[in-house]
Amino acid sequence: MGIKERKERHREDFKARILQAAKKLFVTDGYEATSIRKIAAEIEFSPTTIYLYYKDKTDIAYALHQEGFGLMRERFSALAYVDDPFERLKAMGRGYIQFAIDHPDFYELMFIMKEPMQYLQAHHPEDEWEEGEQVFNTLMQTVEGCKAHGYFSSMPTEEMAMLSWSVVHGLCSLHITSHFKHIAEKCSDIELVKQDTLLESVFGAYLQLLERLK
Amino acid sequence: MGIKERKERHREDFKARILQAAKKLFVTDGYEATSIRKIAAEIEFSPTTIYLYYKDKTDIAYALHQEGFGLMRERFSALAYVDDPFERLKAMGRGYIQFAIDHPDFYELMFIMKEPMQYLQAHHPEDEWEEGEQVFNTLMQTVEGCKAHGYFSSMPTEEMAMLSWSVVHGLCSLHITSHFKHIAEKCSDIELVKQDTLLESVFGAYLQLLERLK
DNA sequence: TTGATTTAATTAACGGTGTTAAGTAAATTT
DNA sequence: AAATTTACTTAACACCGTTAATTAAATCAA
Repeated sequence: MGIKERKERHREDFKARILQAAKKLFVTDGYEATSIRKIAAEIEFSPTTIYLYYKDKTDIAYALHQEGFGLMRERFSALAYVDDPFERLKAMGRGYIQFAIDHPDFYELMFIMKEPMQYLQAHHPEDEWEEGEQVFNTLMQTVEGCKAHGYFSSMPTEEMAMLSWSVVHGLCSLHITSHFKHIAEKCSDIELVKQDTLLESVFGAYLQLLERLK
Repeated sequence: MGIKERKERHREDFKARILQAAKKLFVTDGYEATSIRKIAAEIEFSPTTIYLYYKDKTDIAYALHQEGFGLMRERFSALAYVDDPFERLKAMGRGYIQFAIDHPDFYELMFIMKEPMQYLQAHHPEDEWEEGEQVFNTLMQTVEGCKAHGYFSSMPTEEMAMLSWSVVHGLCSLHITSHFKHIAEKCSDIELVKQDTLLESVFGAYLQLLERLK
């Protein structure tokens, strides 16, 4: 009964084709402008065909969100070879920030928009958010390693992990939503150059805090 | 020539009525569900009338965003009487977090969504983001005060202000977008109770860091 | 192999959205 | 009293996500 398998394979191929088209539109025009109709036109099928493969638009949003985590994992995989945990924490932060700068639309989908999480909640309530947990667990381990090396000892691991995540996410999201841009213009009258290295330098300040109370 | 003034006053009244209707819908149904047509129905006028008073929907978004900053200022005004700058910094952070919890939809409009900033950029490129700068300046002054009292001295004021903002914003936005919810469930297996006090406790960890290197 | 049935894709349609152009009635000015 | 400006409406454009009904193709059973 290899026919069922062939169909299943074809189905997966088709889902991938739809996702590829969605990704293309999404990267160039953003999520809002990526309509079901446009995706359908891209793969030269009728709009309703999409619904035979994806439940609704949030389903596609979640698939793209996963795609984004794939990209992120690619970058983070290199960090496994950084032995010193505090160096690894630094590198993770910088990598996270650089990812947000390089792929702002993916970052938005992964950490700012509600749709993907809503999809998870609505259609797979018992399932975990695998992508997020994977990254967060890596962070937790690194924090644990830092503590073993005498950094911020006596601080709860989980809280330090969440704090570190919040720092970089706060920076990245305020950057992407262009909130920083509108206050940086007026306030940092002295160092206008900083604009593009602003995220790095504020994250640097956080690292200094951590370093000082070793 | 009091007639011109009367008209101007009427116009302002009308704008306020539209905004009130928009606010009502926005608070109950959220931004996406607040359509121009529904706002029009609420005030019993034709949809196109709205456009005689607001340029487009992002204009209304920005007006609501300002409305939100009004609410925030209300809360923050009490903090002016906290003399000790580090206590004030603590209180500001807690107030900010509590605001995000109490008014998640407003918080979203003020700090997460792109629309209001886009409106500012598109229609008033030379104007400043007054609301944001006001709050940020208060923060800068408080940070300056902390430094004068020996806290995180030798750290640049601007960077410390941005870091502090990033910490609380990171926490609040990951909370509102329900990203925390999906990792907290599995990871904090020990302390499930924390869920609602999670933001407070992570912010507490940040404060501890600051306190330790006084 | 032929007829029945499942599968895959389509067309048509529903009920919305933001926004603009054209038209109308009332208020104001000349 | 006529001309003009103002305030507002109706009609329409070009979209959107999604569902129901329908047709064409592939598969299965006899």
